[in-house]
Amino acid sequence: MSAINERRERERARRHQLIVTAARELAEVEGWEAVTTRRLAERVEYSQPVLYSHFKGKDAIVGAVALDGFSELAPRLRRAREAAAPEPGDALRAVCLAYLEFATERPALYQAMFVLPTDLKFASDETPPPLRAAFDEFVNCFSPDDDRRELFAEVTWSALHGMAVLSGSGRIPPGSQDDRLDFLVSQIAGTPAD
Amino acid sequence: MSAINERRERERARRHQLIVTAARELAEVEGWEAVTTRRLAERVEYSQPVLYSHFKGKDAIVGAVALDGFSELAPRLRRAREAAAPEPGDALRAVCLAYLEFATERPALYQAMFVLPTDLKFASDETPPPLRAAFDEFVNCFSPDDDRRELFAEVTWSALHGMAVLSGSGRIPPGSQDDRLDFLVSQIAGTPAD
DNA sequence: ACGACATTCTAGCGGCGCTAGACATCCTGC
DNA sequence: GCAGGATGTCTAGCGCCGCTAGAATGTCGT
Repeated sequence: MSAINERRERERARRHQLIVTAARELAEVEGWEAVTTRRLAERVEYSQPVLYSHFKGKDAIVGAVALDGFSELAPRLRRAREAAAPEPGDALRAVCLAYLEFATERPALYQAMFVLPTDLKFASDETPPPLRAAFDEFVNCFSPDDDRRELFAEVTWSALHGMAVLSGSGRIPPGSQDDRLDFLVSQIAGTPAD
Repeated sequence: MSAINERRERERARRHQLIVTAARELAEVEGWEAVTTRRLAERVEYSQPVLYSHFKGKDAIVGAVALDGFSELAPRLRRAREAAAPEPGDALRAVCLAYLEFATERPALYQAMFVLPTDLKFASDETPPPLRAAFDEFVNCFSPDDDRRELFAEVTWSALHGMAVLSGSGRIPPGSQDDRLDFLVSQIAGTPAD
């Protein structure tokens, strides 16, 4: 009774991850507009309704992929920050660079995390830990004494997101991203805001 | 022959604008996901295929609405900039504030301009004038002597766009937008980059 | 008045997210 | 060992989407 249900639970969790991975791969190869419930079902070799026994709807699948993405982004930012010298400017620069690299390397994943509508809760008590962890990497680039460091992190993140998404859609020239990054970091870290 | 065709042309242009306006209003009231070709056709009291005699597809309709948006945004930024004192910092602040106000006042229009996929050409030779004009308002906030002012404008715009879109989707708390704006402007205008 | 042309509509294609209800499979208690 | 009920899966289909072919309607120059 118990052992059987455990096995079932394992199989279920396995299939859950199978769906998420398939969705992510499909999105990364062909873009999110190609991720339909039919194609996804065919790819995991189950019929459509099983998707709905795991997820409330398509948005929830996108949300699960996004969560996967945060679990990848957070340690990546962390490693970048720790590898940098302890000068505050260097850490900030390293984290920002790692962020932009992530955005250009995994555009579909990035979209799921920051552009597409999902049911993920941001900036609240029920914010999933990986999500919080990624944001905290930005916060930790600023002095713990400064009680405005969350604000600084929000602005930094906003600027990076804007750069990522506007250059990704061709609204600003994708070439000069490095120059923009240099300027941004120098301005944010440059003057220790009044 | 000529007069008749002129009348036809006029009627056609009139109906073109009717479609664009209807799409915009529908989007502003119910969001873009409610803007379907069927509902739009019903609203302008024509059948679906006439939409396709004016626009190549739905993306082109969104693009036309976006262009409308730029024609509104550009003079708004311009007025804000000219109303501000000539000190560079003040102008930048005024333009940024006007931009964010536009984004929160007209979220659907803003989405069409900057988020949804359209067939508008940015940052190229065939960029429509209103689009270029809006961007130039940011450029003109910086000294004409500095040959990096385009770069500054791109970063400023990116940051604002990030703030607008992340707070609009609840990914950063929508409340502290003013504080973020203060910080951003002080950092960008504060130190005259290296 | 009428043939030629342009315009607009009806009807429908294939695909979407999602779900009801039939069907198979497996565990449990006798 | 087996009936019966719970569990899981599938087939089929609903209402909607963007888009288009071809019929029907109207309009114009001669």
